Amino acid sequence: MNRPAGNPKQRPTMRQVALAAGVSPMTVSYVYSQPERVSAEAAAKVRAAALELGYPGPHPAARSLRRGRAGSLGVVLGERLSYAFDDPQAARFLAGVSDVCAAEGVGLTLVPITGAPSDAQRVAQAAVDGFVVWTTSDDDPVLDAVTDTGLPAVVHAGPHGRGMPVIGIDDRAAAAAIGQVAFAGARRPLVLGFPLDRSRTRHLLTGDEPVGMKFPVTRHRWEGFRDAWTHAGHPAADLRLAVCPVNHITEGETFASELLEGTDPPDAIAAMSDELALGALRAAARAGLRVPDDLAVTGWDDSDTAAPAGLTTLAQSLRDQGAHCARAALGRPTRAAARHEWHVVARTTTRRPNTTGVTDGAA
Amino acid sequence: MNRPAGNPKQRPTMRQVALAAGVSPMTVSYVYSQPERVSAEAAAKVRAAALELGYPGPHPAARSLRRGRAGSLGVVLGERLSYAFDDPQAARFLAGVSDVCAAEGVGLTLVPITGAPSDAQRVAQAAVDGFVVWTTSDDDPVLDAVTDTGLPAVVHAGPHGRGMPVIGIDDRAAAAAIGQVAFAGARRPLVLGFPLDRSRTRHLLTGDEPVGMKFPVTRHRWEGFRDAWTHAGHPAADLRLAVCPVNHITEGETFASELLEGTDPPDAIAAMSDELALGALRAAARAGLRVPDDLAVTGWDDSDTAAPAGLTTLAQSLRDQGAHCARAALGRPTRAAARHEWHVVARTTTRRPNTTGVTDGAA
DNA sequence: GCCTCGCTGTGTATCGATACACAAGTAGAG
DNA sequence: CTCTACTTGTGTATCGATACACAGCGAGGC
Repeated sequence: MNRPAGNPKQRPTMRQVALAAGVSPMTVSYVYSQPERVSAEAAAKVRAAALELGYPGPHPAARSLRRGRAGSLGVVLGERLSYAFDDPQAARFLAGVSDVCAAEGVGLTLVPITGAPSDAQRVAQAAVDGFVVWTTSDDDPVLDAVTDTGLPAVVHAGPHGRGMPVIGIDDRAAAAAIGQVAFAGARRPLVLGFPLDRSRTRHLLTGDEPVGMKFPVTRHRWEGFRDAWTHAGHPAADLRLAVCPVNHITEGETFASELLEGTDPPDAIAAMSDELALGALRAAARAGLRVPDDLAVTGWDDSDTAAPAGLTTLAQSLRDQGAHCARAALGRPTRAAARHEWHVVARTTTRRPNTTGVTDGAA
Repeated sequence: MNRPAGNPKQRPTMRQVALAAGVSPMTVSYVYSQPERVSAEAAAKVRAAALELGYPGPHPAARSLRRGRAGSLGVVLGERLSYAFDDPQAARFLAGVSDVCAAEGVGLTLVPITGAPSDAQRVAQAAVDGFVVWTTSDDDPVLDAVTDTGLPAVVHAGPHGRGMPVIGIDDRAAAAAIGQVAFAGARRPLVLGFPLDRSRTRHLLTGDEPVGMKFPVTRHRWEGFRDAWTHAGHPAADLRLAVCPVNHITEGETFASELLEGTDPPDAIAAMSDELALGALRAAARAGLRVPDDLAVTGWDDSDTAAPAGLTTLAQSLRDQGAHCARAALGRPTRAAARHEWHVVARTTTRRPNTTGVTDGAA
């Protein structure tokens, strides 16, 4: 606004402001960092000079360098960056993270991940004070890049190991609980699930096949669903897992349709997300099946779309978990337990609603 | 991982790596910034030493300071930070921004806005190379804070002025176009709109009342809707504007219900968002009204929920606009026009669908 | 009247890295 | 054999700000 003519886009330095105000640079510095440290008179002179010169305040990089703090929290998503804004669950989680950032007055830096080897460099070069890593695969190289920075870091929902605290729910126990509801009275159950690894290929597996699952979330939920089925006295081989490469409603619809219209169609579908579950409901409607009589369906996350659809689902507060992760990554004390609560919300897409409508869990 | 015992959390410096590798610091610097500038032999020594010491690469703040670039793009949302993740339209826009950031290898820093005076400081202290400002009010003080940084900046959808380019659609023309569809055959039209200013108070106005609207988006759309009504030969006083403080479906439902159940109920509702429009549809269902016969409804943005609801709406690509804003704020050349395209998508909630189903606009 | 304390302003020494210019060594042209 | 051109390694001088220690000064206690 009031930048002096001659150097139109040049940002003035603190020294220049000091010179114009007739004080030392340190006084200017204190005006910005510890206003109570300087006299009102001196502060006024400095502020006037700053306004005159159009000084926007201390240079962020210089301040960061000298102070040793960046003033921002890094968030790493294992996927393309825009994923965060496409996936409503990731968005919820980020809302929790951003709540904390706003309260603490720190920025929120999303580290762009593309899948290329350069991702590690991006992590290393991020000007942040800590990292929150959104759930990813066991072998994701950015995890090493994060630990190598030496900055405080937390992982949401796994993988474990590498010395980083993991914050989330007990996915296996939760899956066992909702699996019990989903599979009640079923003879041919199906799990509609997330990818096994970062290759994101389509699969159809049975419960007795040993298979390497690199995504801990997928693995834990699958184990939980299998627990639910086998603990009811059924053979693991009867349980199938349909792996959807992408967490999207159409993906769930397509895969579910295929199976429902094939020989040996499922009569119960437990999905790892509400999106996939809603796809299954669409497929059921298309196939003319009655829900829950012909087909029981459960989702996961209790998103906004679940209630209107009457979807039985597993509720967890991703927003709280995001907030918790942020606080932890910023080194703030937190009283929350690493294992968050969850509960089964029984609605109308399953055969035997829990008597109370709710099954809870925590750790 | 391989950090030497003794200084467990201390990040090694480039000088230390140089010492360990038996080369000069400059050589180490070149290994990271211009690998082709050093011999393979020297590079190998440096990489080995870096691995040994657990050197994560150049310190971001130091690098930024010296190079004069931060390597990140700042995004300012006029609201609380978590707003971005609650509002699906903001999320779409951010997805476009993040696409560009990922492609350009720069981070995406969300500047936390709380409404407090300290917001200006946060903007000034953000370590970024440019700003994208999500549409806000004319008198939002963060706009001045952004211009004061002297960094390249663009505003999405207004306000104009302050020397920052504005990227978006012609809201007034677009509103006039969809208003024509919404109000066709109507006698008592209503606009369901956004807040007038940052105070976010509830209002009910008529088209002949002069009123100060601080949000340019609200103002332009309202003017466009009024154009549609008056150009059809009706008196402005017959058009009403119901101001919803928050862009949420329940907000639209509540206000619409109130009016539909009152005396002089509207027979056409043009909403400034799909969320508000869906609220109006719910209110209509509750009131037992037939859509579009008893009540025509239009939305804005063509969000994912619009098509299933058969909602006539105004489509624009916020994702493209976000990408465009990001490129502009990073100083990248762009061939896109500042005025983006829009079109009316006529579905079943309006009385006279456009013959082609589509009305286009750009500038 | 002296001494201690609190308030303010100011030098000094970095924080960690990189742009730039220069020097040394090597290779190829004539 | 000399000269130019290219490769590759190395000092030097910052980038802009702040932690820290110290100095000057008026006030208050005994």
